[in-house]
Formats: sequence, structure tokens, C-alpha cells
Amino acid sequence: MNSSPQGKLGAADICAILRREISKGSLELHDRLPPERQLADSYGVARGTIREALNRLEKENYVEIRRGSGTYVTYAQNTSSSLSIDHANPLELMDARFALEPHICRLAVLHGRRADFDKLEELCDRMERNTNNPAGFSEADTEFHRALAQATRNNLLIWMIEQITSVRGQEEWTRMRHVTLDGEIIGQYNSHHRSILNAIRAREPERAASVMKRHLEAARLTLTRAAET
Amino acid sequence: MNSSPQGKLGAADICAILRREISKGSLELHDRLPPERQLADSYGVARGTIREALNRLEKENYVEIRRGSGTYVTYAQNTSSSLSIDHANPLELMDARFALEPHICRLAVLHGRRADFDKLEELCDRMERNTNNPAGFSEADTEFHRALAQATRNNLLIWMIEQITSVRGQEEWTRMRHVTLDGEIIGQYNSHHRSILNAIRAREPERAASVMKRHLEAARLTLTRAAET
DNA sequence: TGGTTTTGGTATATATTTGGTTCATTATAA
DNA sequence: TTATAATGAACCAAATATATACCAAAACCA
Repeated sequence: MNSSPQGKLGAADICAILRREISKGSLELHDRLPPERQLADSYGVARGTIREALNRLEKENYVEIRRGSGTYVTYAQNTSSSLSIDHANPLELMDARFALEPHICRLAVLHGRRADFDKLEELCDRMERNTNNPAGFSEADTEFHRALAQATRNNLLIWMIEQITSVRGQEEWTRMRHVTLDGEIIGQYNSHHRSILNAIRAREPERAASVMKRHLEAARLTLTRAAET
Repeated sequence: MNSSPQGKLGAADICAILRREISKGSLELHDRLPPERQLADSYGVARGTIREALNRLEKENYVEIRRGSGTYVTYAQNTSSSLSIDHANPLELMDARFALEPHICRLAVLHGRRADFDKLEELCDRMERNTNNPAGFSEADTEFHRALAQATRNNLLIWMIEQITSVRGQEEWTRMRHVTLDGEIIGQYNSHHRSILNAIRAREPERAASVMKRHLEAARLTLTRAAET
């Protein structure tokens, strides 16, 4: 319907054609498109029209135009979650947690209810009982951070934390963790978790956030240490 | 063709037909509709009827009519993303941005490269040129925040911002925005964006983050004001 | 290395396309 | 009847398309 049967093609039509070629995969990432003059010829339009279309696609991040070289596909056909998220490395993951979790603490203070805090308390207990059992601790720890997100009552944030905890790289991460997770470090983490919970119960958002930051810094440290091994 | 032979079509019918074409996906985002005269011809109605229908669709944010150019689809049919993210309300969304974007500013300082900053600069220019054009500003604004995420070189964060903006792009959000986006507010936002970029260029992560916080506070204010209307 | 070719970038003048507007007329329903 | 909607035609203004020529960066090749 869109492409008029007899009508001439315009920049918008060229755009639509190429966009679909890329989305469908006939043009893959890093492929080079034919030269502008050749495209113009094969679609029966002026070169200016092609240029207009390519410039629009560049704005949409479908292609990258390189003077003297050519036009290249930059669009990762993906669009859906898995691709970019699964390849996240542990350090990227830590940065994302640095962004999310301190603020989650603040929001937990504002929106959390008794039941949420009780659940956090229960998880703290569980972690402390597992001071000498890295696997058990790790599981409870993950639950703790998830419960923290749930205390915000913000579905978007809950969902993001779930995504983070379900990343494949996380497996690698937890494995690394087990290498360094001895009783001392677990004890340290436990005290962090308690402090966070106390700050939240005391309705002190900034203190909760800053303890969380300290906690993440410690976690990052053990992570980089493990990576050096 | 697809109409009942006896009943004549009115503007409301044309409206419904096109709306369905867009929802169904045969007309995708950024596609250009056939010219009014051609639509009139193919549906067997007068051009005025088509114009009436298109104007209504524009009010519903399904299309954008550009004089001298054509009529373009602006409605993004939701492809993937899980359920919870689609039902996120604007305030949840703001909280998520409050968590992510200030820290993204910090990371942009640490990991961003010249090309990233130049792109941000270009987008600032574009926004300033659109001070009196809410639609144009809005588009550049979204691009700005996406480019900021890209400057972090953190795929996880980039992906999260994409998810957020894909929610933003839809439904009520943009409608609410257009209500409150006047020249004054756009001017204010532009100055925020400049400050953020300057702080990043000056390699001052904390200043960048705090300006971003102020920016988001301002944005939340206009949002709640719009909600009260 | 250095010259040649290819490729995108820019400029200009002209013609065409496209939405915006108006108005007199016709058709239909309340 | 009146009020509303659709029609069809003409004209306007903005944006786009065409055709051509030349420039500059990158790639290529002897």
C-alpha cells in the first residue's frame, strides 16, 4: 500500500525499503551498502534522494556514513533484550548496580512497608546463618537485593533488578565470587546488609544509599581481585 | 476495494482503516503514507475527507503531517519488552531515570570519548534550534539521553535506557509532554543539557550527576503539574 | 611512495510533488 | 426546513526531486 504501484519513489520509500532489508537480515551488521550513485541508478531516482534517505537512516542509527569509504550497517537486528544484555561482563554489571541500588535504597525508605522490611530482616538472618557456606549465602544475598527492589513498589525497577540477576554473565560472576567468598568477607557483607536494613527502618534514605555504595565498592573490590587471579 | 460497495466512506471510516493498518503493522514507524490525492483516489472519496481523517489521526499521535513532504507514521507498535515495563506509569519511569541517569553521567565522564561528546554537542545544538518546536525538541531530547548512555560504553546501561525510552515514546507520556512543553520550559531544559555536557567535558563527574538530578527534578515537576490538569 | 580511482560532501538552478486553504455546490440526516 | 458532511476545483506555499558539476577524504594500485 505504502509504495505506490506506478508512482515514483521518494526518500521516504527508499528509507522504508532499506530499513526493512536491515530488519529482515538481508543486510547484516557491518555490511557495506552499494555506493550512492549505484543505489540511485538501481532505484531509478536521483542521487540526492538516496542521500536524503541515507541521512535519515543515519539519524535513526541504522547506518553509518563514512566519507570516501561507504555506508555501513550499524543496526543490531536484535532490538530485543537478550543480545546486549547477555554479553554484559561483570564490571558492566557492577556499574549498573552502582546506578540502581543506592537509589533503590532511597525509594525503599519512601515506599516500603512493614512486610517488605520483615522479609529483608529474614534474609539477613539467613545470610548470617550461612557465614561459612558461600553457596547458601550467595543465594540469600541475591534474594536480599531482589527484595530490596520489591520494597520500592516500582515495577520498572523490580524488573530491571530481575534482569540483572538473571544475566548469564552473572553465573561467571557468582563463580568468581565463590573463589573469594571466605568467612571474613561474608561477615563484612552481612554487616553491610544489616546497616542498610537499619537505615531503611530508621527512614534515613541518604544513609541507606551511602551504605549501599560502600557495600558495592567492597563487592567490586573482591570482584577485581578475583579477576586478577 | 475493501469497502462495502453500497455504503460511502466517511472521514471516520478512513480514520479507522488507517488506524488498523498501523496497529496491524503493515504501516510501520517512519513510513510515509501515500499522498492525500492518491489516498482519496484509492478509497473513492474526496481529498477533504482524507484530510479530515489524517488530521484526526495526527491528534491521536498516530501520524505526523508535514507540509510539502507527506504524512508519516509516528506510532511505534510495541514489539517486545515484557509486560511490567509497558504498564509502567510516568512516575515509576521518572524514579527509574532518577536512579540511572545521574550515575550514567558519572560513567560518561569516565568512559566517554571525544566522538561521544561531539554527538552530545550536536544534539544540544539541535535542541536549541527547536526551542519553539516541541515535537522536534522532544525527539532530540530522547536522542540526547540515549547518546549519554552510549557514552558510558556500558551495554547494560545502554539497553536499560533504550527500554525506558521505548516506553516513553508511547501513549500518554508524549501527550502529557506536549501539554507542558512551552518555549520557557524548553529553554530551561536546554540550559540543563548544556550544563551537563560542560560538566562532562570538564571531567567533573559529580557536578554532571548533580546537574542531571536537578534536570530530572524539573522534569518531574512539569510532569506532576501536567497530571493535575 | 605517489598518482589514480572510488566514494561521500556540497552547491545550484529548475521542475515536481505535496500539504494548506478557500469556496461554491451537492448530499444526507435531524 | 436547517445543520452537517462531503465534493470537486482552483490556487498557494513549503518541501522535495532532478540534473550537473566540482570538491575532499579514503581506498587502491603500480
